[in-house]
Amino acid sequence: MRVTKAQAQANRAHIVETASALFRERGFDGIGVADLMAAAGFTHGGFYKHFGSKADLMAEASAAGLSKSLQDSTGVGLAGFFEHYVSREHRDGRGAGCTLSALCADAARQPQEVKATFGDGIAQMFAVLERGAMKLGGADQQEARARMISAMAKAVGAVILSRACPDDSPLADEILDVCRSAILESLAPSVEESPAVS
Amino acid sequence: MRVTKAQAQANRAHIVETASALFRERGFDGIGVADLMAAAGFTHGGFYKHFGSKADLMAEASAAGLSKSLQDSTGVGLAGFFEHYVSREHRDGRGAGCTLSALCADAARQPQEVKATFGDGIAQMFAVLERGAMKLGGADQQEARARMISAMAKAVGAVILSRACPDDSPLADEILDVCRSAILESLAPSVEESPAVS
DNA sequence: TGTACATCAGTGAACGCGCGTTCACTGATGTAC
DNA sequence: TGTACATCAGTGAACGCGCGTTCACTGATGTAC
Repeated sequence: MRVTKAQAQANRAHIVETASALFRERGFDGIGVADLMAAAGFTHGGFYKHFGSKADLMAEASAAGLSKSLQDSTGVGLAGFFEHYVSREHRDGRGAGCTLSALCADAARQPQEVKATFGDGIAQMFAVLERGAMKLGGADQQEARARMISAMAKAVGAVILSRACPDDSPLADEILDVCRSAILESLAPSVEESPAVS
Repeated sequence: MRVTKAQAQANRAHIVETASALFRERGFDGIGVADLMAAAGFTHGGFYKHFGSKADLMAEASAAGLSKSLQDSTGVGLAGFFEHYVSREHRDGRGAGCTLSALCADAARQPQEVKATFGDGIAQMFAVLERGAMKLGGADQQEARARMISAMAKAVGAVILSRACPDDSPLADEILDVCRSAILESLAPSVEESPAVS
């Protein structure tokens, strides 16, 4: 049952992609190698033809997920990005959502290799946001960076706190609404923050 | 080897307390019943004399941890609370730290019973902060609540993101420093936020 | 281009281990008289 | 108060299960001539 080199490569990529989504949905410990391979359409035996261990796949799937999250964040503008990030859809759609909010708490307990991947992902995310903030004008780079780190922390915190609340909890929605408003307001400080014109 | 009723009750409380800290340090799946009981000074067999299942202990230890985090948050003032919350000590001391930042991401994947416990803990935390914010004066209750939800989300997000970075990563410290400054500034808006007096 | 052989992606049974849980047992505590 | 018995917190061996990992095998692909 050997398979074309190209096919094998495609299969491998498909396993990584499937794992990335399933890890986001259920956590690193929430899905096993056998279930993972089954979800990708294979049996578990072939796993070690592609990866040295489950931990290796965890690192690779994290990197792929973080990279994808980065791509999703470009081209929609800062407001659009945060509007979606701090939304019910994102909170309820972990598999399709941001790897940071889904797995960074898990990452904290993983080996340094995985943590390094997350550190890089966070750094790149900040860099992209920083660039977006500079386009809004008015602030120097250091302030833009600080604003974006601050906004991203609030966004991640809001999504994680909201997810910890029971389903259909009003509090879960309140957290998202309050934080989304606060972040969007902070993106247009010159318009919103001034005490008053009159 | 029977034990006094009072002793048994004390032992049970000690197990809950030990579990609370160990769950915070290693996550719900990161520590087993046998290790848990050993850490508390017992053998694993007696576990089910106190608890129906590991899941039951998870719920009880979460409630105890959230309650303790609440107590720690009172009496130090808002600035003191956030200053410690978004600190290196808190980031690096998960066992002694806040249950929310340590376990709320895990809680999201737990049964509704555990999520309900976390929802209540979050609600109570907001209520305590809201009361603290009202004492600062100047804002109506709704705005005070919104400010505190926003600040708490940022604090939790900062700690979790910082923990996901590799040890000794400059980025991990930068996240904490930036978010701590932003939160503390937001606590004294009338002083800091006005464009200028001159 | 054909042919013979080596390679190796994928299969499915099996292994060892750690986990949550159960159970027979112990002996000090609690209780009934 | 003292005595006899029941209770039950704690012990440690054992169970079953799921997990990550290994391995012999298959057969289509890749390669050498």
